[in-house]
Amino acid sequence: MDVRRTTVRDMRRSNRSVILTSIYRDGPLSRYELGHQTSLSAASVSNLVGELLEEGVVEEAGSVESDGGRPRVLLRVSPTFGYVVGAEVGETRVRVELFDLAMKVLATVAYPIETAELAPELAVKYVMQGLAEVIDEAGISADQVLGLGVAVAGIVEGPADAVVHAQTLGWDAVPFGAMLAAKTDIPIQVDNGANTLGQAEMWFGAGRGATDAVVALVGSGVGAALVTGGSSYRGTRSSAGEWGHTTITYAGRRCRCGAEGCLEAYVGAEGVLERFQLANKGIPAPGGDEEEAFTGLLDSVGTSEVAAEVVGDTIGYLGAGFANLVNLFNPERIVLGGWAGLLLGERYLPQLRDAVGKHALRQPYAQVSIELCELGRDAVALGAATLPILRLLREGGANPRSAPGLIARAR
Amino acid sequence: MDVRRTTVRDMRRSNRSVILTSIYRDGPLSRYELGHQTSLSAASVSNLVGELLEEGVVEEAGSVESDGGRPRVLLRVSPTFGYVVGAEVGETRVRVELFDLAMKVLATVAYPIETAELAPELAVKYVMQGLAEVIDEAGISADQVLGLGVAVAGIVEGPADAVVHAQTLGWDAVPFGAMLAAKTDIPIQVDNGANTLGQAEMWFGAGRGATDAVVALVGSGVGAALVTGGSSYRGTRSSAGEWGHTTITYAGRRCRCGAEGCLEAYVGAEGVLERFQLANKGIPAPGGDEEEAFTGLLDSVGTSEVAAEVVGDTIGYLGAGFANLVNLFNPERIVLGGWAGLLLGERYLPQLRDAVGKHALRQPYAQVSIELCELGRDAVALGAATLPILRLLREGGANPRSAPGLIARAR
DNA sequence: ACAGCTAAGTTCACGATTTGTAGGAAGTGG
DNA sequence: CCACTTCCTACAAATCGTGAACTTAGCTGT
Repeated sequence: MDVRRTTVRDMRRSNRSVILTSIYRDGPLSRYELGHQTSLSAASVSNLVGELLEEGVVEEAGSVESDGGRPRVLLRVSPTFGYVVGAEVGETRVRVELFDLAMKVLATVAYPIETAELAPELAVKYVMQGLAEVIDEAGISADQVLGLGVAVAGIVEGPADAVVHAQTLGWDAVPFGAMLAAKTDIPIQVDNGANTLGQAEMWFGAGRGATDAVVALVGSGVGAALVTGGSSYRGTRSSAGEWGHTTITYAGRRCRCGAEGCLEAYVGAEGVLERFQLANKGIPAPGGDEEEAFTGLLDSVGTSEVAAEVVGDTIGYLGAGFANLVNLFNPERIVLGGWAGLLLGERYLPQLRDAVGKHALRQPYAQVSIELCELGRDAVALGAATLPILRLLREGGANPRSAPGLIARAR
Repeated sequence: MDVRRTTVRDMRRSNRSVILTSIYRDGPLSRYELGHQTSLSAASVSNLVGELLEEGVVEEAGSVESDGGRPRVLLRVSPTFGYVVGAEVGETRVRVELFDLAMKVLATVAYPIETAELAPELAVKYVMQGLAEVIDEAGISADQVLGLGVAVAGIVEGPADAVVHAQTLGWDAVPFGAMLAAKTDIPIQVDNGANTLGQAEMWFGAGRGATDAVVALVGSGVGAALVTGGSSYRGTRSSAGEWGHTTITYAGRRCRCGAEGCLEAYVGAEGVLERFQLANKGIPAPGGDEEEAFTGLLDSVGTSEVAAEVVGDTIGYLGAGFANLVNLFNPERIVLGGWAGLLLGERYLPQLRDAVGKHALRQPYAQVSIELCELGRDAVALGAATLPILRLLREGGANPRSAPGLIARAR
């Protein structure tokens, strides 16, 4: 249970946050509408908005007539009040993007990774170099960058030092956050890539409007981002959401994590292709890379009985995995993404929904809607960039650079 | 995202809540210690405590000397400020207990249920009758009862009208909360029995001190209470936690919920006994009722190879089920309870821990501790009685009966 | 017995904050 | 130019936490 006092300052920050969040989320709003939406008095809205206007976080955006009275002045978060940078550190590339506060991309750089494993120092170098380049390309000053969000393909422990464990990158307990923070003054936030993609979908994609949701990602591996009560759930040490390694068949197929019967071993693209090869007398699905082979497999369902069976089973397994989420979490929405998930979902969403219904309890199943991700895979960096924005909104628009005291006190 | 203003009154209520919660949770405390713990100024502590003292929620409890200075006056929540009633509506009985605020049992009544199904009207009658009886037996007035918490063996939808779906009772969409509220002025809170037992363990049992935990209950059926960030997680429509009906073996044993391969079908007492009978050439485990048979099965592990195998498998399945929780939630603690769970846990806790380790990812597994419930099954009613107490603490000690305005405004 | 000391608890003025109210501002219609 | 509607703001009142000064209560040593 939280034991934290509230002071009169917290109150003002909280109300600033409420106003700013409303403006950001619900587009241009007049002061009048703000009052209704936040249940703050008109006087307070006026006072708080005045402050936000003066600081430049919020700006006027035209006006709208009102049945013969004084027209309402619309307010919006000033897109150029500051900028945010999102970085994606993946197995095959490091991507860095710079956005304004309206989430318009102003600059992008990407560095392909040729080596099998990405040394942490090299990753730091790429991210910092990318940061400098996008700032330069966008023609802004570094002072205007409110924060840098970094998405990593691995478990990220605690927001404090952001220790990263990433099997696929060969990282074990790398203090990635601290390493980045040593190189720049810009506030850093590190998170798991699945979480940032989930965050992006929740804000701008198929998760809009939901407060309890799961974004399930199926690619070569399988993961999920849990959203509870409107914000992402991280567990004790922020490694929650390892849905891919939950047991779906006791003593089943061996998984690369070492355990047996993990969901990932059945519905991850790698696992599906292996299962196909097994059922197909050892002959693998044709195709240059995994993605090509997987697409080919799906396309051959009409002609190959083996393919049809394997894909049908995959939908069944995925449905059971979804049902587990439904029964455990009782979410209002599940969003399916990841490249393999999208390929499957585009073709078999109705079947998938049926499969979930077969495994889930009636009550929670009736309350969940199952949808597909609307944003592409590039949304990982977008989601990472929302981290500093979320902080800005939570803090009620205090510029973390010019008023570091507020942030420091916040956590 | 929450859009809710904060007023100066919310601030005071919040601070009252912080103080009261501290006093309740951390035993008798002096004003001085309270200041340190809540980071409130001494002046505010004095002010707030004065108010709480005057209202009678808090009382002085002796003093302790302090190295030659003025002794500290200890404060505690007055056990007799009010009373709370917890009721358990189960398949075999309706139990009603009355507690003071120190959670001392002052009166208990129980009504055995002979019929196969308990009609909702009858349940209401039993609960109300029990309420009247415990009040009478304890010799207090009905005005002094702060609230009535009711635990039901089924899914409880939303705290508003508390619609209950309970397969085992034969209830479908019964507005149980509204039915109870129609009969009394005492504030009513209805929740799932697994949740209330979990709540009891979190406050007074093996869950003390944890903020992210799961209380797993294994009896004839299987359920779980999820605790995230210190308070119980309920999902969109409060049916979260149906761990027993997550798939652990795809296309496996049929479960009574209609699906196949549910965890409950493997580790629930009923499922275990069925599995034994199947492995034992159709000969069931001896014993009058389920509990006797289950205990007998466990006791025969040393002599019967079949029993050893079935029980060993059970531990394996349970371990995988726990691992799923560990991977998905990253909790800091898992508490095993339920009568069958305790029987298993007393004998095989180390083996269970190993089984979890085999199925869980290294990181989250290293951060979780697996323990046994410390309270008996009667704790269901105890946990139900904590619901009104939790509300009292959240509201900062406003008596919901004498100052209904505060509660009404609170939600 | 009495002053001196120490630590706990209280009082009070102050600044920060929201709110209701009254009034000003910015349009439309006649 | 005036009435009217609607949106926005200035001002006094009320509430609350805080810091500093002050009071209270027990102990210690002489």
